[in-house]
Amino acid sequence: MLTPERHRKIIEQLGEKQVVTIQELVEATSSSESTIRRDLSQLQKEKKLKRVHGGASLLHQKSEELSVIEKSAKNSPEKERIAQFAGDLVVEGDCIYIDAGTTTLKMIPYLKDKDITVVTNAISHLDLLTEYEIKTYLIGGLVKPKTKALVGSGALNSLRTYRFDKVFLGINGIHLDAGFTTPDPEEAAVKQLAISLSQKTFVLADHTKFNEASFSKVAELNEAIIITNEIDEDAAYDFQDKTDIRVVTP
Amino acid sequence: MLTPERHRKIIEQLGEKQVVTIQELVEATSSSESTIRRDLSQLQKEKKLKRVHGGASLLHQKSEELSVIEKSAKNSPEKERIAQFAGDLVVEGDCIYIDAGTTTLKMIPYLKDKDITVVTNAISHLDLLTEYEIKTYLIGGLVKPKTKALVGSGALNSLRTYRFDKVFLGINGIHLDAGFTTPDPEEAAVKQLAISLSQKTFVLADHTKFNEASFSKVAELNEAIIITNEIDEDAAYDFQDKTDIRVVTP
DNA sequence: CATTTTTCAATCAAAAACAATCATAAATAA
DNA sequence: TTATTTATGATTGTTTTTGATTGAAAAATG
Repeated sequence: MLTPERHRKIIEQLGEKQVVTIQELVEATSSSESTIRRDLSQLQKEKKLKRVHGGASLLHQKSEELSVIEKSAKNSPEKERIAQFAGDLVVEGDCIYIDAGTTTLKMIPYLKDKDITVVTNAISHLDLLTEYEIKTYLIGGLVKPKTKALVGSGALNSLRTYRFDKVFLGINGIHLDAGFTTPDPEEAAVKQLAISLSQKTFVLADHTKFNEASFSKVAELNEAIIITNEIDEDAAYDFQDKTDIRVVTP
Repeated sequence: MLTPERHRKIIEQLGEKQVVTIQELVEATSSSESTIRRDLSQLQKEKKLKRVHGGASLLHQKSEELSVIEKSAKNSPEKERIAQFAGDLVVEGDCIYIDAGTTTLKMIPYLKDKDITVVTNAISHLDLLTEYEIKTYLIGGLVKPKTKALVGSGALNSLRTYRFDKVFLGINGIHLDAGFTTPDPEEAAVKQLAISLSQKTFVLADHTKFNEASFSKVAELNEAIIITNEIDEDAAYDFQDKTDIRVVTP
């Protein structure tokens, strides 16, 4: 049997079974153990598989791929600092809700090694959460195709069964009159309910969100503490009586 | 045999078999090894094929560019056929539950363009489901880190709010006495409840699952219809009165 | 934890496949 | 026709691949 054919067969078997023994491959290709070993070495060098004692296994792109996940979130040092600040607020034993969103996603690395329970409506957060071995509950509901967030009455009912020490929300607009707002009414409803189930609510928002308003109201300004990266003096003055703002200094 | 005819034959054989040995070509064209070598060198220069030690291979060795998502699942033609059969059972307007598992995952492409509603406990299914624009509800619950499936009381409560026309389950063991079984009690509970919420239940299981039993019982044999790829005569005889088996013929 | 078994990498000789060369046979041109 | 080119097949020495063997390393076992 020719080399490329053997290689193809090896990869194929791996695809079916996740792991294969050398013996299986010897039989499948009717070649010697030595040859298979050489094949495996070569395929490993080509990153097609991973050799393990006794055979080979599919390489599950884990840590490598995960860094991609982290990176895929819009990368900005401002959001990173906000996320870190928020993450550091979480203490041992907390039950927290983490909303869908890029900034909230970036909190997760800062939760590492804390013994906490996380509830979320963000499917996209799960890879990181499980990677860091954080006990995670997902609420149920309709999967919103674009953002992969859970919404709808199912989500609300599911969410209602939990209580939180802290809730961390992303938000699109922070406005003196309109309060906290976000474009999608369905998501707004979920955020609203989360707030009502928590002792404390934190809104993670960079400075571009101030004095903006979108379609659906989530809450009044005084219902949450805002974590942001900077705020100009005028805005600081305007908002100071209405809400509580923590500015993350670099 | 004339040169162009030989070349045509070589390309033809390659198209059929992905790889050919020089010996095969020598026989097929009844020309000498030297000639074939020259042919291969030339065809390689013309980018018609790739020479390999012992023969030649197709340039685009069909490494099957499945969407990355599909690729990650265990690949086997048997499971594929089972999945297709199951997928074809779903009709317009159905509300179905799709269990976590590799075979059930492979059903999804066969649901394309059907106007249906899917409920699942499998986070890993969501990428494909949303890709095919299928209306999808996820049940809530604890995220089981290893399999990324949703389990626990939250999952059960969430699941209980739905009713299904058809339920499709993966299962680990099908046994005359033990019934349908699976290793994890938490997952078993979810499957159990799903069955009770549905008009019809289908179990997707290849032939290796017969006469196996795992830790947790999911249901009696008569509670579901089994879709499998093959079954030996003894097993067919044993099971025939106890349950309904559909064998997918290739 | 010592012993046994399995698996591994390294080595080597045999086999297979290779490129290069050459002489012959066929095709083409003079 | 003869000369010349071209394709072919056989031959040669070289390179690559292969499978068996070995002692070392790693798992499994008691």
